[in-house]
Amino acid sequence: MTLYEELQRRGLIKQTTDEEHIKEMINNGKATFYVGFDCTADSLTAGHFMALTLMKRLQQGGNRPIALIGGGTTMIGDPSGRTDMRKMLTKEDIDHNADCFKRQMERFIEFGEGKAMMVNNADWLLNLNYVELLREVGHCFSVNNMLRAECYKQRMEKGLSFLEFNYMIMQSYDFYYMFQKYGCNMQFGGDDQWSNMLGGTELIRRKLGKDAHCLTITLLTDSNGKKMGKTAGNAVWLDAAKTTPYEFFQYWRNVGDADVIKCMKMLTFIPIEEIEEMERTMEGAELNKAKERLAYELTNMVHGEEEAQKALEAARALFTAGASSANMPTTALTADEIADGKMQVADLLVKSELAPSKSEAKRLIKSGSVSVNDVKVADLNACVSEADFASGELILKKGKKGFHKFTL
RNA sequence: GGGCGAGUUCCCGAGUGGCCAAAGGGGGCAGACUGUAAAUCUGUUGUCAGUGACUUCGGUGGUCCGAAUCCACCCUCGCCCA
Repeated sequence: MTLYEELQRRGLIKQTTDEEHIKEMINNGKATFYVGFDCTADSLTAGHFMALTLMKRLQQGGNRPIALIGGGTTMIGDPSGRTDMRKMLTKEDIDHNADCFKRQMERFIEFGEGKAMMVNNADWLLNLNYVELLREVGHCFSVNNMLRAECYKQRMEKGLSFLEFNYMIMQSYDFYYMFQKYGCNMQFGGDDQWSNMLGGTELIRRKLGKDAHCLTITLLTDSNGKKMGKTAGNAVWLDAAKTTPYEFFQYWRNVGDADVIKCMKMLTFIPIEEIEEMERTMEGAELNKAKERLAYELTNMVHGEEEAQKALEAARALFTAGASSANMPTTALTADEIADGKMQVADLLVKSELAPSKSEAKRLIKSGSVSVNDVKVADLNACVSEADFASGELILKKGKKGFHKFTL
């Protein structure tokens, strides 16, 4: 099976500029390709993860990846797929985010001499001279065409500022620049990037008379068509400080039946034959096994084997046997916090972050979903005392999935 | 630069002087049903205290016993004209 075939079987490929050519290049390890990452936050997300795995797959096939950190493009803000303008980030924030990205990427991709390289477009974009740039590349872009581009179209209703309108030009310039400087002949990215990417190939053709290519990855959506990698509007982060390994594990453990196989194919390195076998044989509740595998594999890749194992055990203990508290999130209380020998359960909920506010905590108690040491809490003002720590710890439970351990 | 219109709670979107912490929907959370899934049904969804107080409707000032609602100025955005 060739690399390209594998990508196809995994459902990763959405659009290409020239399928035959791309096949030939990547199957033979001849591609130097880049994927761009705009640093809009201080951690990569599950959404970026798929692009990283793609880079890894290609690198394993002998191709040379360039990870482009968007220190320059983030100053503009990509309007693609957005209905509102992004918040403008300061230079300091962007630099900080770029550093965070860099550190996270190094876990997945091998960088170094003869391997992958990492560059930052701030290095060339920020020094551009406006008039020079206009004269150099401006004539290669048709405003008429740009306005027709899918990524801007959706913004025509709500409005699009000139700042954002230039994003495509910046991204195109990146490709043009790296084509010349690094021999980068392909660009990969999410499908929402298609028009931006084409801008680059067009620019290269017009300016240099050469062909460059791009390929987009299918966006990872669930069976309802919603983008995956988000919970309640918040991203699933790769940074353990922002999304704990356990939460990360749980996110994948809880994907819908209809989505497990797809996620496995697109995100993991489990051999495609094995996944296809699961697809044929598993159904109904059996898929739970696949979900556990998926969650384990991904947590392993992102947080390492030890954390993956801990998350797996914690989840099993919590959901199958009684509450085994070994790997539960834990907060240590000091003796004076229960100074009068008592502390409200509602306060514990807030302290453990199981509830965002005390009002919310009380609502939860009222709805009967809170328990302490497996005893349901009925009274709004119920308190715990030292006696509840008889075994050295106290287990607070919210609903079916929220657990927190307190120690004295 | 001129004319018109808009800015509401996590999101969309009602509300045009007191009955507004603010309809409805989405999303979230919890309950039932289950398989830590989906679908469905139910409850809940500003904060802090529990028969109440406080903060919120772009911003700042003002009118009024009382303002999301009226006035002034400002900011942001959209549409039309230039």
